[in-house]
Amino acid sequence: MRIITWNINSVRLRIDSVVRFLEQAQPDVLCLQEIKCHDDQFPAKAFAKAGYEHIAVNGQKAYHGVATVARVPLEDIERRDYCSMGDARHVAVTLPGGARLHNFYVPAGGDVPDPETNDKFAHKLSFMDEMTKVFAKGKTTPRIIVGDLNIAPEEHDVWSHKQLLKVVSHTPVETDAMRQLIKGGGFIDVARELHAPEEKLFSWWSYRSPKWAESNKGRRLDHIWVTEPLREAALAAGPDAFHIHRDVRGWEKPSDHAPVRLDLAV
DNA sequence: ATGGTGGAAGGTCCA
Repeated sequence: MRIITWNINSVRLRIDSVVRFLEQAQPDVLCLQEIKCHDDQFPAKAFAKAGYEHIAVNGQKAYHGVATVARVPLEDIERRDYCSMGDARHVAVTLPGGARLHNFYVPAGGDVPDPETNDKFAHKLSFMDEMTKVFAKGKTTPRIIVGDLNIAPEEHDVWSHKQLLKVVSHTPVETDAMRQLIKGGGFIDVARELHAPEEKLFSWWSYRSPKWAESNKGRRLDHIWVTEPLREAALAAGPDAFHIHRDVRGWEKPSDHAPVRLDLAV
C-alpha cells in the first residue's frame, strides 16, 4: 500500500501536475492539503479519469481544505472541526485492511511565536492540544497520521536549528507539543525511524528564495506517522519505503511542498 | 531590520 501526502497549494491550479505525478508515482492513496476550494469545485472527474475514483473531501472557499483520493475503497469518512472554528483541516478514512488514515492541515501559526499576542499561534497550539487528546485514546489500534503539520520537530528537520529556534514551525513550545502528540498517541515517526537523526530531511522550501535548490534552506513540515500495529508493515518495505519527492518541488509552477511517500507492506 | 514569492479573492488575507 503506497500512501503519499502533498500540500498542493490549490488543487485546481495544479491539477495537471497532480495527474502527472499520480501516473509517475503510482500511489494507492494520495492525501492533499490546501486544496483551496469548495467540495463541489474539487476536480473529482480528473482524479477518476486517472484511476482515483474514491474521494473524501473536506473543502472550503479560498483557504485550507484537505482531500484523500484513492484507487482503493475508502470507508467511514469523518471530518472533525478541530478548535470549532469551521476550518476544513481534517478528513479521516478507513483503508482496506482496517487502518484508519487521518489527513491533517495544521494551522501555520502566523509570524510571532507568542500565543498572548498572536491569535494564530494560540490557535496552532490549541489544535495540537486537541489532537493530543483525540489520539490518546485507542492508540493501540492501526492508525496513520499524514499531512502538513507545519512543525519541524527535530534539530535536522530544519536547515539551521539555531537560527530557527525563534521562528514559527521550530520553536520549543511547538516541537515539544509535537513530541507529546507522537508519544501520547503511540506514533512512530517513520522518516526518522529509517533515517539517522543527523541526516537533514526537508519537505518544504519557501517560494521566497528563487535559489531554493542550491541554498536548500528547507524544513520538514510534512509527516507520516503510524501506530505500533503498523510498525512491521512500515519498516518491512525496506529503507526506500519512505521517500521525499524533492524533484517535484522543481517542476514548473510548483507547490512549495514536495510530496512525501510511505510504502506499507500490507 | 527588511523583503523576498505565490494563491485566491476581489481592492487584502494567508502562507
